[in-house]
Amino acid sequence: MDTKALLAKELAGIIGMEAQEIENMFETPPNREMGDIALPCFKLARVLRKAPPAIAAELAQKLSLPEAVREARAEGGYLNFFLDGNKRVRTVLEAVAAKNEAYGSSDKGAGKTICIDYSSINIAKRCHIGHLSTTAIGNALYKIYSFLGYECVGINHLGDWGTQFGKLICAYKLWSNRESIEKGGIDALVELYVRFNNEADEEMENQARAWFKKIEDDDAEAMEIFNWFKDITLRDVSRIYDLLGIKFDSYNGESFYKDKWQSVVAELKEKELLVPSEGAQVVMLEDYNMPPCILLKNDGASVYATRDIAAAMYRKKTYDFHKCLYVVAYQQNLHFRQFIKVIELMGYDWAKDLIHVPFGMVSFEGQTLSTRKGNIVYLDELLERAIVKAGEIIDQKNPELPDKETVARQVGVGAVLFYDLYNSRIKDVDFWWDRALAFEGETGPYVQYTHARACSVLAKSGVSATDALNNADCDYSALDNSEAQEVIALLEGFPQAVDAACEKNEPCVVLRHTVALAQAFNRFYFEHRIITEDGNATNANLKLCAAVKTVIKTGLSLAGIEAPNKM
RNA sequence: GUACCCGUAGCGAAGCUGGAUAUCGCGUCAGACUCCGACUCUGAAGCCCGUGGGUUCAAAUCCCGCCGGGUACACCA
Repeated sequence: MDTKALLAKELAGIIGMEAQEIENMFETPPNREMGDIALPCFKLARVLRKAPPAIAAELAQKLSLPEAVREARAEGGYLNFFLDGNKRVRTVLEAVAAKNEAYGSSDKGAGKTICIDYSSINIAKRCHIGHLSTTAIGNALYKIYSFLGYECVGINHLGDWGTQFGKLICAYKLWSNRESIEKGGIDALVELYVRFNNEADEEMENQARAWFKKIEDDDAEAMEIFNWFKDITLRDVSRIYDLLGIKFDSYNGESFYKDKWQSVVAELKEKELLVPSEGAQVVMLEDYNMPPCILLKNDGASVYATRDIAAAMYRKKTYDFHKCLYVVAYQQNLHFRQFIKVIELMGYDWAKDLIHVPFGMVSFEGQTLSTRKGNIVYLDELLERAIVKAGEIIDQKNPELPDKETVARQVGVGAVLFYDLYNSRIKDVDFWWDRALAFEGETGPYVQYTHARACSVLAKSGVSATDALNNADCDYSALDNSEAQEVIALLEGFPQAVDAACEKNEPCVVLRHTVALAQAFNRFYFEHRIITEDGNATNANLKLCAAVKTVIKTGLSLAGIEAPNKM
């Protein structure tokens, strides 16, 4: 039983309430001088029919304190507890040592599968900064859920369906050839599509429709070209995924469901949910304060809601997910509410496990993203510039660093991922180069630097992080100072931060906790010598240092950011 | 028009399942490297938490109105 639970049990006995109820009332005081744990007594006033300050004072007197609690002090309506620093230090550091890089992980997700639909790129289009959030957030959630014991399935739900692919093949047949596409790659495809839209006449539009029909009908030639275009796109984007260290478990996109949505439509008809309206087939949702969900166009073709329902059913059947997350921008809020409601109306209770994880829009220096106006930054360009900048700083500050290219990549990519993940998902982001490439303050490189510095101290001492963590000869009184205690409190809170990030589907919770840990460690570092004359005090300091290094590395890794030992 | 989201120091944000003097970074100003990595650290100035009501012992946080910004709303995805 941990300290809070012990305290709660003790208090519950005196007050005459459930221990769990008391435990839920505990808070952390706004600052350390006020204590480590606080019990606000205001709610108790009604039950005990006394003024809160009197209750706090009385409890402080009657309470017999658990071993790990040094003092209980009544302050106003609060009862504040001060933990025994040495015992707390020992408990926390031993907890980190016991799990090492798995500290903060758990098995709460054991046996449960989470599908995560993210990144979901479009075929024959280049990735730009508008695709960064879905990719970064989805990847971070994948890592966080995995860390908590869930089985994750990363799904890149490719945008590979629609008449534009008929247009693309038509344009290719008219104006291009295999060689120049192989050579020009994705840019050549984009160019063809733009040209088609500028120049196409009635005849060409008809041809395009015919080509799309051939894709629908699995025509050999059409499928060969279509799949080839897909390969080119995936080959191009794989450079970005490689840089980010991202892999997917499935690339089943929209076209995968071209022969699977028909049964959904049949089922909707059978359940009398589908009704004709203005030529289309829709499910009416006015009872739920939503416009109708269109499932078949007036020409009988499917729309994306149809395919999304088919995909959800396929995923449920294939993976039997505990939850299925969709990391998609908030513009699609209504769409998700609609098709999830339709699945619910079909009678599937697992509709509640389909969770839209929305995020905000990206603009570029105050302007809407627009290829035409040039208000666009491509993802590969962004990553490249970040890596180049990191390389320049290394050349300037640490020219002797071994394996500079790798470190430049880790730092550059880390800066970009951090920039995207540090704030709440839902906020719109206005992209500015100098912000995305900032390396000081609350940034990825700052946290990475702190990690490298901790590594450096350990290297200097000649002890590995693991040995430092497991060293039993520690004089913990060396850590009896406010800077070290602050670090300890943050190490202690790390598992809860990971858990909260998972519950809220908010990677920024872990990242912010990790930044706070780095800041606290830097303050400790400046106020106190780590390596001193006193061997056992040094061992305690090094143990703290190793714990910080380990937890920072974990925190960054959950955001998909690497932590080099030197930079 | 309807629905949803956002509005916290000059700028970018955290805090939003209500609790003690509202926190962090950038920028500004003043400091700290013979010493374990200055991509660092210390200090100062700067917020009536968009606004008006309400609920409560207690509101940045919950409810209602208004203002400002954004997104979506039938056969694109």
